[in-house]
Amino acid sequence: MAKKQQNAITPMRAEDYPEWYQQVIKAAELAEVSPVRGCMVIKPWGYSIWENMQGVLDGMFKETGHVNAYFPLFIPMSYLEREAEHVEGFAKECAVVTHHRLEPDPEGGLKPAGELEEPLIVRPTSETIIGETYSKWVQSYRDLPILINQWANVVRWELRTRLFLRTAEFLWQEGHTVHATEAEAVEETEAILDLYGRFAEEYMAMPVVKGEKTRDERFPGAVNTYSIEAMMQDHKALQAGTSHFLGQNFSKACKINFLDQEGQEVFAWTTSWGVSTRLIGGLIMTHSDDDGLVLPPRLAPRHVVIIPIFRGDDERSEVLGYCEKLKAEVEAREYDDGKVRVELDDRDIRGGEKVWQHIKKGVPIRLEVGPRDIASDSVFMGRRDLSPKDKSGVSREEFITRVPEILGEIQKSLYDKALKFREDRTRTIDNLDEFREFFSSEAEGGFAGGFALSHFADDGGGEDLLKELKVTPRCIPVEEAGNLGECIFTGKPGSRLTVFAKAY
RNA sequence: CGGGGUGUAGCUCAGCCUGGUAGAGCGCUACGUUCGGGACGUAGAGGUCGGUGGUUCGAUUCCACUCACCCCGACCA
Repeated sequence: MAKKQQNAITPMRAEDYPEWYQQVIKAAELAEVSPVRGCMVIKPWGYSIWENMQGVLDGMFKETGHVNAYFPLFIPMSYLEREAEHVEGFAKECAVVTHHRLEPDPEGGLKPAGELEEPLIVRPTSETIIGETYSKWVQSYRDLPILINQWANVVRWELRTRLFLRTAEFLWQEGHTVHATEAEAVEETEAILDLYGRFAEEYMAMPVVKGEKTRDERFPGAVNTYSIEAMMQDHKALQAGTSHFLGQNFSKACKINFLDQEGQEVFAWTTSWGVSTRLIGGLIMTHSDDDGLVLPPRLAPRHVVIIPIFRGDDERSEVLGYCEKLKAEVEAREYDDGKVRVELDDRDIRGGEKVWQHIKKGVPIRLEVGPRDIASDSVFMGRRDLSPKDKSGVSREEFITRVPEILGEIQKSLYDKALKFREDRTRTIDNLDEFREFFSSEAEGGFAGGFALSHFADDGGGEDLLKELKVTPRCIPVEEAGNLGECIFTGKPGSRLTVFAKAY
């Protein structure tokens, strides 16, 4: 018998973080690389997580007055050209469709034929095609606001890709709203930022810093971009969602104008905002450990897995019968405005192997149920937020009563742990020596840095040092809006407190 | 788009230097023994060695070309 593995994932985080990340995805069966360069296959377990995210976000959008619609995958190239900064931002990574037909070629294969008069691009984002549509819909101030979201796939031809974090095609939602006044559009932008923050913290159990992007980090064509930034376990920042105030840039480019109450022809104010399957990458790197994925209960496809333990046919029918009944009893309980999601894993494989599979997939609660438990009318419970060794017997009745509470505890413990992790690695830094030191010296696990809070003028300065350290300004936290001081790079007074970090 | 590398079983790879048409581990199938921390044994299935062309009696092996993918840079939700 080979020696026992200490943990499920090789390598461990501290040994090789990027490789650990890949292995967690593989072990949890979340996704795999596809034959198409830069694209991924999202497997059922990974897709279920996305579906749960969609369900919650979709509900939140609708509660705030938004509705869903769908716009085309293809955008005429000329549309993209309308907004200069927008073109510049996306031109380098667009997939272009130039033909609409295939013909046999001399070698027995196929070749494109039927060249299009105007090339179509596969949407990298939909501001222009939606703006074009909105220009027809908006005639009067009475047509506003328009509050529309779409769930879609987009393509950005990335050269370096990583599952969930950056792929050539990804799934997301993009909200596009039109407002009569600037104030209303700004309010929308901020409300969505807030919504994303609540989703990240309350559902993903992933603490985020909500803030405004610096000049160079803004969305191409936006007047102002806001983002939520989360700290991953390698101390790097992940931009997990963005909300853009587009001013009148796109309404002018797409001619979204209307007659206001004074009968004046004016341009509308627009916003756009999105989160993508990248959130799954954030989820993985926030909670997972050296035994694989750890899922917050509110987004877990399964809350409880029951693993029957038996040998022989006699025990089999007895144990399975007990488990079926247990499953029904647990499913009758409510958690988070829904049923507790229970799986009875009666597959014909060994118990130990089975238990580890569920650990690697991040199921919050595992119940091992064998003859010994049945005799005492109890279950043997393991929680994913605790060590795999840390299992304990609980009476069946007590477990059934407490399931929702336990799930709530796990949700909270994951958030608290992640928040403490971030706070322990966030420092307010006022001088350059300390700034350099913070991002150069290796802390525990071989990871340098974290979040540095420094005043920053955001009008030039510090480029060389930032490049050397591979650090970027992540955002200007909304909560620190009034915190002004001298720019760490230029000494300019009245500079805003800004989060700096290495970023994904 | 620059620099480096790799293509052999479902996966990870050995074999190639010193040509004689294929191997290991994992996985998969069957049976048996097992079974509350990731099992073991036995028997099997599975490959036109990335593609094309050349050298040769003979190419996975040598040569040329080509395609694909990976890694490091520049760029990025």
